[in-house]
Amino acid sequence: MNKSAKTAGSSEAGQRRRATSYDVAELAGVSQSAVSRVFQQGASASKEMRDRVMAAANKLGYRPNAIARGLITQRSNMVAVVISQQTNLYYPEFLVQLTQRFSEHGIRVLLFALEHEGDIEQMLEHVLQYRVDGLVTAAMLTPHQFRTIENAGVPVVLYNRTFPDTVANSVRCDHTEGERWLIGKLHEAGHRRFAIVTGPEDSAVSTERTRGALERLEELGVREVPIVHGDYSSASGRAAFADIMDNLGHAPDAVVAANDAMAIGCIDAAREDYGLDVPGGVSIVGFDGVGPARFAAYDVTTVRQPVGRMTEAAVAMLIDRIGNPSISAEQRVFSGERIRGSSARFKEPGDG
Amino acid sequence: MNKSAKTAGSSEAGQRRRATSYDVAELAGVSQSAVSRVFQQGASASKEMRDRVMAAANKLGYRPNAIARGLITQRSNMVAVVISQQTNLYYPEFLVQLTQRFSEHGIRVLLFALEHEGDIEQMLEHVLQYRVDGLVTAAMLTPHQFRTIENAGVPVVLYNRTFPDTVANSVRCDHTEGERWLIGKLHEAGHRRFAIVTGPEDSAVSTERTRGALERLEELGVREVPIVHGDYSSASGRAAFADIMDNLGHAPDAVVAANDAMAIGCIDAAREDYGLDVPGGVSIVGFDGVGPARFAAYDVTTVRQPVGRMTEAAVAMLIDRIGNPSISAEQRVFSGERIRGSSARFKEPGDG
DNA sequence: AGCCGGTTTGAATGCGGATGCAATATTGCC
DNA sequence: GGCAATATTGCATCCGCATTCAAACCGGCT
Repeated sequence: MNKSAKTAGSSEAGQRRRATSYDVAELAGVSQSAVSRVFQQGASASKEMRDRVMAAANKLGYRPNAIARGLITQRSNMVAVVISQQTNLYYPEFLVQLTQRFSEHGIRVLLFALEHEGDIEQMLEHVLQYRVDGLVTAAMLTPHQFRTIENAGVPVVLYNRTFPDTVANSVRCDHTEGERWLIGKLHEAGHRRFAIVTGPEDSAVSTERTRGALERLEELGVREVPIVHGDYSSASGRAAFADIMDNLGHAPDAVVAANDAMAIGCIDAAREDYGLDVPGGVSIVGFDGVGPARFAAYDVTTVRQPVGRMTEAAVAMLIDRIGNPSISAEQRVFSGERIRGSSARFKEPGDG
Repeated sequence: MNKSAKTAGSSEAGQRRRATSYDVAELAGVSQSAVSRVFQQGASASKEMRDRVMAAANKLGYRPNAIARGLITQRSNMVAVVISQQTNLYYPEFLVQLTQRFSEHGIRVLLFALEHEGDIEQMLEHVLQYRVDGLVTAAMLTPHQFRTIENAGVPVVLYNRTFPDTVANSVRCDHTEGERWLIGKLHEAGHRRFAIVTGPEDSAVSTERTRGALERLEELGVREVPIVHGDYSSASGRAAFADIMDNLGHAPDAVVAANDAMAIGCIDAAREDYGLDVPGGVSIVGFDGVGPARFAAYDVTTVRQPVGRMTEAAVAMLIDRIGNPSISAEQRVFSGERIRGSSARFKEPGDG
């Protein structure tokens, strides 16, 4: 009643102090606690109270202050997501999916992006100051850093990272298995002279893939495999292929790149710079199954990470741990999807 | 000295309540205010005080609580960044750069990722509840939503988006100009029969590009240009090219795709599905200058958005507005970098 | 010794909302 | 109608830190 006198509140004044629950309470003629309860899940409030409060709240443009709420409830409803530059460049779906999935649970993502995987130290301090409820990291942290975070009461989920001697929650793709399959198939199809293009040295993922490949090669009796370093970019893959040619003096039977981007670079180099047919003259395989790997001009033979299932698992796992911090750790390992492209000669379409 | 004996405080107890400034004060034998001052920038504290407090803080593993600090200072030191799925898929550098640049100013990014550009409404509520200091959006909002946010005292910077009749801060690439250049060059080189592949209908960027292309074609007297809809993916580009062939019954002289991914799809279609040479049989141009556009197999003729300068501008602009909310709006428009790839026949290397 | 300007320090208060507890209102039931 | 059981509501307090104001302190100088 008498609404015209009070309307001034909401829309017009841009600069005025934001309305608080006290303002709403006063306008609605109730207590601040009542306002608080109306804006909560399982709180008791009569329909009439609810209506009066909501009316006042709308009139004032009131919104509960998540910061204040976080202070009193000890739950910020934010999780930190730590990625390196690489992560978002090569798996852009990762961040978006993670954010959307957390969002469905009412959880926001506070993003931390590292130039290199090693830069975590300063970042860590900020992560902890924000009292996030949890942390997902797709960048490497030291066991010491990991313990620092968990000791601060923040559950951590490692994404495609693991520790040798520390119990931690993790979600990862089985890179070793994937590389072993690729090598096995190449060998089976008659390839004998291999070359490997690795990723950045500080990349845990690259290390794991390269190790997997080398182990399998060793088992198959293939020795003296030249290893060239790249940085995950296609340009570095192209340069790496040139290095290999220089090293060997001739084309290898197969090049195993630590990711698809470099595999694409290798294919470009083979065709453009050395006039080699792919896979006729040389077979080239990658890893990841990213979008560009499926462009018709490349159609890279690779192993695809099931990013969708992995982000889903990471989110579920972190939410579980937030709800019950004392449950024991779990590791979830996903096999990659084997993609027989046309950048490598394989024996036949039958399974192996 | 005696390091083993004292380590107990911080590292071991995982579950204990986090240390507060009062805990530190008590241990150091000083007041809480003193602790607060030691952890601030321009606060006065003697060296001795500083040392005592820091010693106690380290012993307890104390870290100032950013949430509580935000409540009292009315500054959360967080900005919201709103993106659509597309944004991160096609410009993964955008988010990383933005985050890193804000980080240099002590500002964290709270990420909101939309499935589609239209889904802002619910999100908005959350953005405002978190009392972010500012907002950068690479997704479209309605003028009404924009005003809601600014009325709540949150400065907004639009990224590659604009409003017809609302004064707003924005950073964008001049898509119109870029498309006009591409069309002009194609026409100059003798292309007459054009086809256009647009992006998703809810993409403001795609609309602007298509409009720019059509305007220039109109000026050049080219009419009846078939327009096919894509969704920014390379697969949709490939399908779109087939549609064009069906429509026309023959190959156009040039296909103008609203982004590089679709241009790549078109190139695949032309070569693989129709045996056409690119650019011999058909010229294909894109937009964005993304990484894959430079793969040797495509080498797309395109206009590159200067993402680095644009994110820098967006960050600087938002920080200015946060520091001084009353300064008037500014629009920064960047020209794209013109990239003469080899996917289109252009007249000659000279400038135009 | 006494006084002054300047620097440190501490006590008290508030930011905005959640919650335990007690007071009150409502309902059900005999 | 009266009383117990239940649902609502308000009061007071607390979350952790920044900040104002006044008190304490310090060195220099007359």
